[in-house]
Amino acid sequence: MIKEGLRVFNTLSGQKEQFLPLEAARVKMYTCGPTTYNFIHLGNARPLVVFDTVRRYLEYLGYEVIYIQNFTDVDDKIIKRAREEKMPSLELAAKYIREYFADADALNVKRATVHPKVSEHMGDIINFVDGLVKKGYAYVVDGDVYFEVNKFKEYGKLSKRTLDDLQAGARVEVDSRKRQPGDFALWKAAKEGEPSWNSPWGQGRPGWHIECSTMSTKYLGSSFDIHAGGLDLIFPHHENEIAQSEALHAAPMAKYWLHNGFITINEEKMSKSLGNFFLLRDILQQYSPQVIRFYLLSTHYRSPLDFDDQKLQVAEKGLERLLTAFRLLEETKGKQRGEDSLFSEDLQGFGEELSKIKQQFREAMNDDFNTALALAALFDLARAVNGFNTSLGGRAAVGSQEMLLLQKTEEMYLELAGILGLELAEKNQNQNQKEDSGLANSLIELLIRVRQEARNRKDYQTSDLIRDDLKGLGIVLEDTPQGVRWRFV
RNA sequence: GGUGCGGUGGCGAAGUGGCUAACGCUGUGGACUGCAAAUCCGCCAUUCGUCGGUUCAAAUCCGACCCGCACCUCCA
Repeated sequence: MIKEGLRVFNTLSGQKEQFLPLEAARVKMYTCGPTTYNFIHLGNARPLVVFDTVRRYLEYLGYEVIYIQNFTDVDDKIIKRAREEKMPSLELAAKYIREYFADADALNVKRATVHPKVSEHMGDIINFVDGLVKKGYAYVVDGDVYFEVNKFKEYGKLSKRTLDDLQAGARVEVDSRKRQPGDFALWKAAKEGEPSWNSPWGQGRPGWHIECSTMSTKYLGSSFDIHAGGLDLIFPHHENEIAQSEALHAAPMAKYWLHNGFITINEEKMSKSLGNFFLLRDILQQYSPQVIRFYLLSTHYRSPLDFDDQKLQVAEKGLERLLTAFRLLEETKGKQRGEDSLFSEDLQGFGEELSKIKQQFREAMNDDFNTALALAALFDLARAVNGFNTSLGGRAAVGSQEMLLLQKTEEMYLELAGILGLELAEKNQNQNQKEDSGLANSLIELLIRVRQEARNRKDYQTSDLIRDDLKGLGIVLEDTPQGVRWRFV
């Protein structure tokens, strides 16, 4: 069973551990989703793509994955923004949830099993807070409810900090109504003009951390397998979630805590507060979603990933190489059937190479989702495929043994790329249907025939003019022994 | 101040005790081509931040130092 080889880095233990879910065949996973007051930026896109890839790999291994990702649609920043735009805050949040899906879908991020929203879980949240109050972990002051950090003895176990450490470096002003500086709000009393809900403590709204504890409990239970999010969520967000959930349930919240590293710009974190962020949709004006996905997966998810235009260009070229290999594979597969032309040792050698590559891919992913290495395996596959194609050479026909192997290669190629969420086939279809105008295609074919005439006359000035000008229009011609190959770029 | 992460070729990036330090981009030599493009076959780090130490053997372990980043406040 390949399932057994998977190892993941757990922030809780600070090391890689063998992955063993609570249930043998099912993985329950929770990822902290966005606060929806703006379009998502590239930094937000990283965990989306990374953890979507984690999910895909788990599914590939045969697990049923229950994947929950929340939307924070009740929040200070949403309220502020809504005020500026003079619209109800929930309406604003709903708008950006729609926009979120537009971006996530473009990146080929699978929809979660459930995308719960804070605004739709007030009753659950209030019950959760109430439970903490009743158990003595929380106290009420003037309509606010605070979690008393001192009561939870394991506080700090995720971020590996003690309360003393935290207090020593405290940069936040201490609210004198709190018993401890580290105490955090579970419920906040309503302020003038803010959306609020009725609760046992008066009108108010939830604190930030409580939503994830509540919703993960609701959809995944007291204990689940994976909790994921950005590195910056370790403290205080996830630390506080642990405190809330484990205080209430007296059970470990999540078995594995996964955190992705940041996107940086000039070595500095890309963030909304620094203002150095790039909206995903602005980048999508220039690069295909596949390129962005490729770029995001080209570095291990826990490492920082620096962003600049050149890196996307490199990603574009790399992806292009994978796509070209796939395209050539398809082309060869479309050839006529004939006699096998390769020696059986060659066929066998290629078959063995395929197995080896698949093995490498799995080992890479098994090692804490090493997508950079997995991509390297795909490049090896591309080279192998191209080599095989070359060895089939200019033959017009392909034998049945060879065809079988090509078929197998194609399946494997699609399967492995699919784990990374890269859709080789779809992109290919787009290329030839981009204009989806029969007229354009006919005109191009016509120009190609004219060019061939010129070439036959050795009028290379004319033929090169046609090729160069078409290139300027985004149409690439390639001369091959079998004739002209063309495509849109 | 506390806590954590990282420094590998021109660039990006794997590798964490032992075969020739993956893979991609760039550059470059060759094959193919009328020329290209694509593809294929080569080449491009005696060296892994610095200095010590452990070991038969270290980029990989240990110590010190230098540098960069992040968290401790909303942030993926």
